[in-house]
Amino acid sequence: MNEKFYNLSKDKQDRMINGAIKVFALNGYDKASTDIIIKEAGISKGLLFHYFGSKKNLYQFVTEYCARYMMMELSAGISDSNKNLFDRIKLVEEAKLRMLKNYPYLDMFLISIKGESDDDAKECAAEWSAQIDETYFKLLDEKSDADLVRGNLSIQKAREIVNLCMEGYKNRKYREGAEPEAVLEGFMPYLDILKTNFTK
Amino acid sequence: MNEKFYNLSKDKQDRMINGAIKVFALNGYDKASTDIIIKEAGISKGLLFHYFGSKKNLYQFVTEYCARYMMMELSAGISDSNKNLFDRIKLVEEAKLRMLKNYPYLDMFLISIKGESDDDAKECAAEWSAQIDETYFKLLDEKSDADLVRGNLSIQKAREIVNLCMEGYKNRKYREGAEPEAVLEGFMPYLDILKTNFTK
Amino acid sequence: MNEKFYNLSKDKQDRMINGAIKVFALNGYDKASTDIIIKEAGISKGLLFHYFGSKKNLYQFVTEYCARYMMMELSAGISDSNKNLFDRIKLVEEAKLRMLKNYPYLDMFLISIKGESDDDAKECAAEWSAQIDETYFKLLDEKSDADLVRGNLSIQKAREIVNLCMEGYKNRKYREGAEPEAVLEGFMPYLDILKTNFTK
Amino acid sequence: MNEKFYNLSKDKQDRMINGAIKVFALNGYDKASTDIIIKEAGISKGLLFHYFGSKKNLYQFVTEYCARYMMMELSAGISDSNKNLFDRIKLVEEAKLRMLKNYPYLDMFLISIKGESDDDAKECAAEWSAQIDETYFKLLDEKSDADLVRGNLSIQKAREIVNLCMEGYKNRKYREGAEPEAVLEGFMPYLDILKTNFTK
DNA sequence: GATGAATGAGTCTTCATTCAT
DNA sequence: AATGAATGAAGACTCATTCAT
Repeated sequence: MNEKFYNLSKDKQDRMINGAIKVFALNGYDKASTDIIIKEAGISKGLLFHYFGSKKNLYQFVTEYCARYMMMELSAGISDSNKNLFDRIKLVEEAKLRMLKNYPYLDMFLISIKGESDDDAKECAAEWSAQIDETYFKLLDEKSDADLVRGNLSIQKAREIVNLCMEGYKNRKYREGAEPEAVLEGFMPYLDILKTNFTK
Repeated sequence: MNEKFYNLSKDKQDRMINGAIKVFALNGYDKASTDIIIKEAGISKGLLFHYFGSKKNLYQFVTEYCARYMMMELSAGISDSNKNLFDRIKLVEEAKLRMLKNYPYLDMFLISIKGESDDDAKECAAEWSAQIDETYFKLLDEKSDADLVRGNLSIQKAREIVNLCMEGYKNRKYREGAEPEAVLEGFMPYLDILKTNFTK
Repeated sequence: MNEKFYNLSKDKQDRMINGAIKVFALNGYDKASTDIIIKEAGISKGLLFHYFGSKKNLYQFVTEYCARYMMMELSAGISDSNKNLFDRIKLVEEAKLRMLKNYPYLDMFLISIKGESDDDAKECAAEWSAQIDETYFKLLDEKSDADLVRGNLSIQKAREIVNLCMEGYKNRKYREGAEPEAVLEGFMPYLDILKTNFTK
Repeated sequence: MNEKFYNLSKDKQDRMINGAIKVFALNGYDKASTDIIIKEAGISKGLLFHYFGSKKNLYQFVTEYCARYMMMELSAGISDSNKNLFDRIKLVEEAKLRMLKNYPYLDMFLISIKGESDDDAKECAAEWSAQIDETYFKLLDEKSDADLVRGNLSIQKAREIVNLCMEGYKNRKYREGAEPEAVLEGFMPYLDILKTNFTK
C-alpha cells in the first residue's frame, strides 16, 4: 500500500475508504467489483491501483483502518464507572453509532469480515477480527462485575449469548438493506430484554 | 424447470439435488460454480442446463425443494403434547438432525439462503424463507403456552431472541467449516441456558 | 494443458497452433496478444483458455509441440551418408523447408524462443532449446567427418560460426518481415561461401 | 522533442540519456517502463514527458543521439592506414569499447534497435540503423583492399558474413545478460578465425 | 436423453500519458 | 521548471450459458 495515500485530502481519503467499505460490506469481498468502488469514490481505476496495488491490498487496508479506528474510538470513549455488562455493551453500541457519522458502513463492514468466504479476504480479516475481539474482552469481560449476572451464568457465557444475538440481528438487518443507524438502534430493545433476564 | 427431471431415477435426482445443495451451501450462490456442481452430481454440463435452464433456476428449484421437504418433515414429525417453547424448539432441531441422513447439507443450505448477497438468490430465497418462518410460527408460537415464559417476555419475543442466537451460532459455525451434525448438536447447550433464564 | 485438445479436428488443432506460433514468433511472448491469437485461429477467447488455461501454458505447449515436431522430422529425414558438415547443415535446412508446408512459422518461432526476454517464456524455452541443440549435435557434430574442415578449425568451431551467421541472418530477415520460405532459401548462398572457405 | 532539454545541465542530460538507453537496451522498447527510466534518471514522470512528449519520442531521440555519437566517434577515431578488412573491423570494435566509458549500454542499445518487434520502435530504428550501416560502409568496404580477401569472396560478402556472425554473437550474449565490455571482447577470437580463413 | 465444445461479457490489473499546482 | 496525482484503454483470464452432434 502506497504511503502517499495519506497525502491526499482527508475528504478524498474518506471517499475512497467509505466507497470501499460500503461495497465490500454490501457485496462481500468476491462480488465487490472495483468498478463500483471507484464509482462510489468518484475516482479512476488507475488511481485505486496506484494507491493500493490490488483488490486484496485494498481490502487489507480498509480492514486494518476500520479495525484500528473502531478500537481507538472504543478505548477512548467508554467510561469505566458502570460495571453492569449489559450497560457496557450498550455504551459500546452507542459509541459505534457516533462513528457512523464519519464511516456509515463501519459496523456493517466489520461484521461482514467475519462472514467472508473468500480465502484472501479471510486471511486479511482473521488478524483484525481477533484484535477487535480482544478489545471487547478488555472493555466488557474484564470491566464488568460478575456478581451482577445471574447465578447460572458467567460474564463470558452471558456475553457469548449477547454476541450471538447481536451477530444474528445485525446480519439479518444488514442483509435486508437496513440503514446502519437503524440497525444499531434496533438492537437496543433486545439488549434490554437480555439485561432484564440475565441480571440478578 | 423441466418437468422431465422427475422421470429420472430417484438416485440421479438426489445426486443432482445434493450436489447443488452442498455446493450452494458451502460457497454461496455466487461462488458456487456449475462446474463443481456437475462434478458432485456426476452429470454433464449440458444436462444441468437441459433440466434447469439456468443457475438461478437451479437455485430456485433446490430452495423450493428443500423448503418443502423441511416443512413436510417438521409438520409430520413434531408432537403437540409438550407446550414449553424451548422444548418445542429442541424437538425441531432434533427433527433437522434426522433429515441430515438424507440431505446432509439441508440445514446449512436453508441457513445460507438467508445470508445471500446476490440479488437473484435473494429473490428466490425470500419467498421460501417466509414460508418456513410461517411453519415455525405454527409449530412454535401457536403451540406453546405463553404462561410458561417469564412475565417480561412474550412467546414471540422469546422466540425471536432464540432465533437470533441460533442464526448467529449456525452462521458462525457453518462458515468455520463445521460439520452439519456438530452444529445442530452444538447449539443445544445454549438453548438450555436460554430456557433456564427465560422460563418461569 | 487440457488433453481433450487432441480430440479436436486436426484442422482446428493446427489453426490454433499456427495462430499461436505466428503471433508469438512475430511479436514475442509479451506483446503477443491472446486477442490476436484467437482471431488468427478463428476461435473464441474462452476456448483458448479452456484448452490451455493461461498464455504461459499455451506458450509452453507450442514450444514443446514445435520442438518435438522438428526433432522428429529431423531425426527421420536426414540420411547419414554425406559426411561433410556443411552439406549436412544444408540437409537440415532443406528438411525445415519441408516442414513449413504444415507450420509456416515453425522455424521463425523456434528461433524466436531463444531471444525471449520475458521470464515466463525463458523458463519454457530453455529446456526445449537445449533439446533441439542436442539433436543438432547428434546430427551434425557427431555425423560429420572432422578431416573435411580446414586445419585451423574444428567441427565444433566451424558449426559455431555457421550458427552465429545463421542466427544473425534469420533474426534480421524474420524481423524485416520476410517470408519464412524466402529466409530459409536466402541463407543457402552464405552456407556455400562458408563451405568453400572452411573446407579443405 | 523540447529543445530546452539542451539547457539542462550536462549531468542531468546524460542521466536521462543513459537511463533511457540502459532500460531500452535491457528490456526492449515495449517492456521498458517509463517508471523505471525516471528512477534510473532520478527525475519525475512529468519532466520526462515535458521534454520528450512520449515514450516513442524519447526512443527516437536516444536512437538519434546514440547513432550520431557512434558515427562521430568512429569517423574521428579510425585511422586509414591499415587496409585489411578484418583489422579494420577490429579497430571499430575497439573504438566501441572506448565509448562504453561514457555510455555503457551504447553498443547493446544500438544492437537492440535492430531486433525491435514494436512497430513504433522499428520505425524510429530503421533510419538510424541505415545511417550507421552507411558509416560502416565508408569505413570498412571503401577503405579496405579487395585483394587481401580470398578469390571466391568480395569485400562486401566477407563483411556481410562477419556482420551476421557479430550480430548473432552479440544478440545471444546481450540476451544472456553479459556485460557490454565482455561481449565486445568476446567476439575478437571469432574475428580472428574469420580473418584466417577469409584472407589470402 | 446426454455430451462437452464453444462463446463473450465481465473482472482485475498495467502503464503511457495528461494536467493542475 | 518540476512534480506526481489522475486517467482510461487494453490485456489476461473466468464462468454461466448455448448448441451441434
